[in-house]
Amino acid sequence: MSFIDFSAGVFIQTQTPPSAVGNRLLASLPDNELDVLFPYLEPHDLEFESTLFETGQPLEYVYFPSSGLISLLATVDGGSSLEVGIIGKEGMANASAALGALTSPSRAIIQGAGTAFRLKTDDLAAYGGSLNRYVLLYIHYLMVQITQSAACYRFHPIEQRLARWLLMTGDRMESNEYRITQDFLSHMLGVRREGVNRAAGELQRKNLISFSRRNILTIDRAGLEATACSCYAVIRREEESFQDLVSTFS
Amino acid sequence: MSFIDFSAGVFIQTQTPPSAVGNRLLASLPDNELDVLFPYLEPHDLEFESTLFETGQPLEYVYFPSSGLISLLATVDGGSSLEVGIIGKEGMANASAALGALTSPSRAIIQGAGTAFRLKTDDLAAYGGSLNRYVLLYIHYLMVQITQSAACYRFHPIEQRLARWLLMTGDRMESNEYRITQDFLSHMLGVRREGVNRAAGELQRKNLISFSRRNILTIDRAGLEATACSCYAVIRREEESFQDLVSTFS
DNA sequence: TCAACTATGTGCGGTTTCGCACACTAGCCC
DNA sequence: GGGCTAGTGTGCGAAACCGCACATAGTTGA
Repeated sequence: MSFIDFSAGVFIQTQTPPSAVGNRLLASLPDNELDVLFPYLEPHDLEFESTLFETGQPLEYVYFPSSGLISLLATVDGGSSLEVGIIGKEGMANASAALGALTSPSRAIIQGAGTAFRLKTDDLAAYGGSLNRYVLLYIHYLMVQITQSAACYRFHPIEQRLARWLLMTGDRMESNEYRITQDFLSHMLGVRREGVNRAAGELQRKNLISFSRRNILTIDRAGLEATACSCYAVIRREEESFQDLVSTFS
Repeated sequence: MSFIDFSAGVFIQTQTPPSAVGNRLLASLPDNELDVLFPYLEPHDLEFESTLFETGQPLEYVYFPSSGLISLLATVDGGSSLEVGIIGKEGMANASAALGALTSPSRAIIQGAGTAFRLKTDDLAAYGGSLNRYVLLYIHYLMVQITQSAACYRFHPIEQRLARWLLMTGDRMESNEYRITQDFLSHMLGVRREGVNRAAGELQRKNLISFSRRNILTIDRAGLEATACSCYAVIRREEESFQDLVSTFS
């Protein structure tokens, strides 16, 4: 889907945006505000395993996913990487632009294919409105995610972290099956591929998941929640209060 | 120093705030803005090893340290803790209030005694002005700190993390000697006391520091920088660009 | 269909850190 | 000044994870 197609097919023709914009931040906007913003939103494909932006790169666009999954990665020593945040349709990427920052604090890669609307950071700054309030609330939620991740990586074993990752990904993808290699996953969890293999083997032995080449299937969600560390619940709770605040305002 | 004393002694009498407010965010404000804000600022002692606020606690005040040091801690499983951010006079605590959040994302403790001005979150929200822009920029910088910490705790050994901690603390305290127990430090670095002891012993063996009961002295700052992980440089660089942005606006 | 490549499964020794135990010492208080 | 306590120093086995090596299995394409 390109910007021209979309614009001609939906926006220009009807003069109203599609009633269901997949992204929840955008969908929470009052209709009149969304009308104003809509001409500046540009559809953008999220291609699996591609890089959306790099750490330290100038903030050019912010991205509002309608579907798919974006991972925020911290990298050190030019190699090792670690997922510090997961962004689905409840949020946005490059939110730091709303803080007046000039460069991105982390790397972002597409961890689940989908589509997003993107918006030039200048347009976001110029726009203001209710969106700005949502974006700031979202940044707070993201900080909780990152903070919790820091502690999680320090204190919790791989198996618990994997369980948490599967749950958080499942929540956002609304699916219990993912196509992903263990090698890719190892860069998310900040461990070696072999570590992922052993942890996944352990979860399978407990009949919580089932996995094969490029594929992981969640079998027992409740069991996974019991196995995952408390970080999942903490982040989940914070997300709910974020959603509550957003709906209060809209 | 209490609010009444200070107000009577300095503000009411002279009708101008002291020329040198220690906190750099406040000091960067244009004079006329600081005049407006000043009556709402309340001096507050930062007492060593006391808790400033807890994770999840309602945001009541924001704190602008003039001296001393505040540590932001992530805690899990009701015990293990980990420093994810250090706040000195360059910044503020409970900055999430500026995002519209209702509760604090982390625990804050006083890691170096000093004084701060505090401001009711409602007053901050009502005030706006240039301060708001500084605060948002600071939050971005804090996110970089937390993100980098997450990766650092995952990938770097205790000795490097300790070196980084000594450097970051030294920058903010503007001193090369700290009074702190190894036990206290172990909660900052997310390790056991014994781990701190061994790492410190190693740094001492290399003639970078010298330590004794409740005391650590930095001997060779350049050597420490060489020993510390790259996370120190990353955070340092981000702080500089934060300072640049703030001074651009003021 | 066979080779080449991608991805997974597993063994094993090494390193870091943990967890526990315990000895030692500086400083405080009675 | 003699005990008490907080803080420090150190040894040792266990656990988690790394790093490397290599075998196996699924997938692709000439």
